[in-house]
Amino acid sequence: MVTIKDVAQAVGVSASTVSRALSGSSLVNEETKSRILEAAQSLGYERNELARALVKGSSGAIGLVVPDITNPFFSDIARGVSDIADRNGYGVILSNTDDRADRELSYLRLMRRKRVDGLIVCSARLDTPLDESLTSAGTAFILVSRLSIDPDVPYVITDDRAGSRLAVEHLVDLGHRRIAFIGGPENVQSSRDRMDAYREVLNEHGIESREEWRLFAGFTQGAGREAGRQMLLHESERPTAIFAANDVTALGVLEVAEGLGLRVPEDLSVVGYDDISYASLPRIQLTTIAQPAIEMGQIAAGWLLRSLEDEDVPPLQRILTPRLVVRSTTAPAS
Amino acid sequence: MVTIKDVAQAVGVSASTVSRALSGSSLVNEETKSRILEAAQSLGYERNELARALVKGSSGAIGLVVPDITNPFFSDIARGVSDIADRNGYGVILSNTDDRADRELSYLRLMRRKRVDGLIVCSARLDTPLDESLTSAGTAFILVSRLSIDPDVPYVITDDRAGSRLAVEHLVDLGHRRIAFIGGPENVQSSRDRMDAYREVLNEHGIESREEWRLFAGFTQGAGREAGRQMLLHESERPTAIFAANDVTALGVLEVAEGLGLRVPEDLSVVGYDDISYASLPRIQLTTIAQPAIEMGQIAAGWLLRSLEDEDVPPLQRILTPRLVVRSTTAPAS
DNA sequence: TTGTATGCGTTATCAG
DNA sequence: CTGATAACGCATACAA
Repeated sequence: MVTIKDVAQAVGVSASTVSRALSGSSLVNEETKSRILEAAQSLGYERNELARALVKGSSGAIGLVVPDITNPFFSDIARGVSDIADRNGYGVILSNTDDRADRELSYLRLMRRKRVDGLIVCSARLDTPLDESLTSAGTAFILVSRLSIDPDVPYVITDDRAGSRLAVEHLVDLGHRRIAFIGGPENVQSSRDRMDAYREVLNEHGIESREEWRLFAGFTQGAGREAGRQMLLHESERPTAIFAANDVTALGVLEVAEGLGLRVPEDLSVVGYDDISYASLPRIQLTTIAQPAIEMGQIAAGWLLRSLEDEDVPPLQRILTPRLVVRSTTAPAS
Repeated sequence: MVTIKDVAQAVGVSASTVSRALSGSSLVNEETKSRILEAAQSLGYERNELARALVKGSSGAIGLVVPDITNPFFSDIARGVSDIADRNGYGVILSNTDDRADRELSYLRLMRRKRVDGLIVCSARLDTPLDESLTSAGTAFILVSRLSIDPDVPYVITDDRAGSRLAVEHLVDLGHRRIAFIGGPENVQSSRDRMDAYREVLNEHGIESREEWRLFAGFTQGAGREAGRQMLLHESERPTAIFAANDVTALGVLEVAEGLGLRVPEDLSVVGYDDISYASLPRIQLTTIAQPAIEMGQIAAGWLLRSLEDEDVPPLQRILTPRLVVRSTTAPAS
């Protein structure tokens, strides 16, 4: 690899002058500057960001921690983050935790060892010392779509309680009384909030909230199938509507429902959450609660980068408003 | 940040001893080693990988270049890559090119400046000096699901011609004679291969290959809608089957078809490519050509990492066999 | 077994 | 405007 020294030698100046020229310093003779640039070009010089990072104390990279990049909601967030990061010359280091505390911790440590300038975390859990491990580390960070116990951390979320209420009220409005809820992981704040709001709405309407119709499962399609099967198996005990904490999960429910010969929405109404792009396909037409995932990624990355440049940007705590999108998987209770 | 020196001072040894102890060198007294480890622990020492990278000449990161992480095919690949990389302590730096040559080039340069140890590229184009920019750089790399002009580069692909043949022959077997093809970007090898094989099969069966039924579009849902609309608009000139170069595109086709009041598969058969997880949803049931995306990512990452450790692993040129998955979007021509 | 000195490629400080 | 020189944090060759 050709270094700054090689360029210096080629041009016949000192390394410092080359460094200055290359970083566009104004205090360097225009003519020598152009000679340096030219030489750098023809020698194929590429600045070693590692060395630069070492002395500048900033790596020019941010870490992105998601449960599973395969989930469209998170790949959308990743896309948003990546767009902003790229535009500002930052690299994005990706890692998947599968919502496992141990992996989350170990990746966070890896990121810190790599001296990422900032962290975007979409997989914060409640039962894990994430907060301390983040906050104490002195690395800038922001949570996306997750909350932590600590109320002071920056985040970008949508109002999960409001979103959940929207979904359940929609179902109630349609005349459903046997409404089930399949949540994500229990140790995730958004899961709990959606669960709480679900129970709250049922309560407000004097609707019985049966324990078998209330499950913390997970954010995967498999979890949806599993939980869905469990709830739909016994005909007499079957709910007429299922609210799944996540579109992917809802798709799993759709799958078992279909397998059990149930028609959606005639026999079963299904509501999802996220409004991933596949939810709007004509064949799917999933009623769901929309979250602007790409935008959330952009907002988070935007704030993070700004707070890296600027010492004193106030911590961002942005709560976006979710939106009910009624499509064809919900219908009046029969 | 606490450095190796701080630990050294705390324990009362030299920095080099700490360095040795921390990297598990055997030539250091067991007792001092444990004292060092303990001190490092309690001081919250985290090795600065940047500094380490600088001296070792290896950053412990690999770059992953995809057209769009939002496309399930690529997020699957990313997942496979990430799994292997993480397991080996490597970081994954992600970037999205949207299949644009300029972005591809600039990200590749960014990666090189960041001194990634290796590169996994899923967005190689034919009309761009990527190959040179890669090969000449001396950074190890491997192409996934893309080919380049240079026959000697390492890659993991599936046999695109074979896959395309599978799809078109399936359609022909069903009695279709008016078969259209919507390809990906024209400057991508896999696009061309699929197009070629499509024409080849039609030829072999003496089926007319109309120009209006042959389009290079793109790998996005929007491209599918656009191209699909164009082909389906005029009733008299309508194909009875469309083979889309990609599931996402096929979903777009499904969307316009539905919008135009066409029933699939009664009025129109549709075949996709990739077998993304949403293709198997009961509501979708897309007939498609399966590629093992996660596995491809794993294979590529596995080889890349091996070739980083080991100087002389032979270049991998792995061609996986695609598989026809018949579901419900194809039916005999009426 | 440990310490000293040196270098990885940059940037920054301080003279000139 | 330019050039030494000293860091940045770590690893290692060489001494001790």
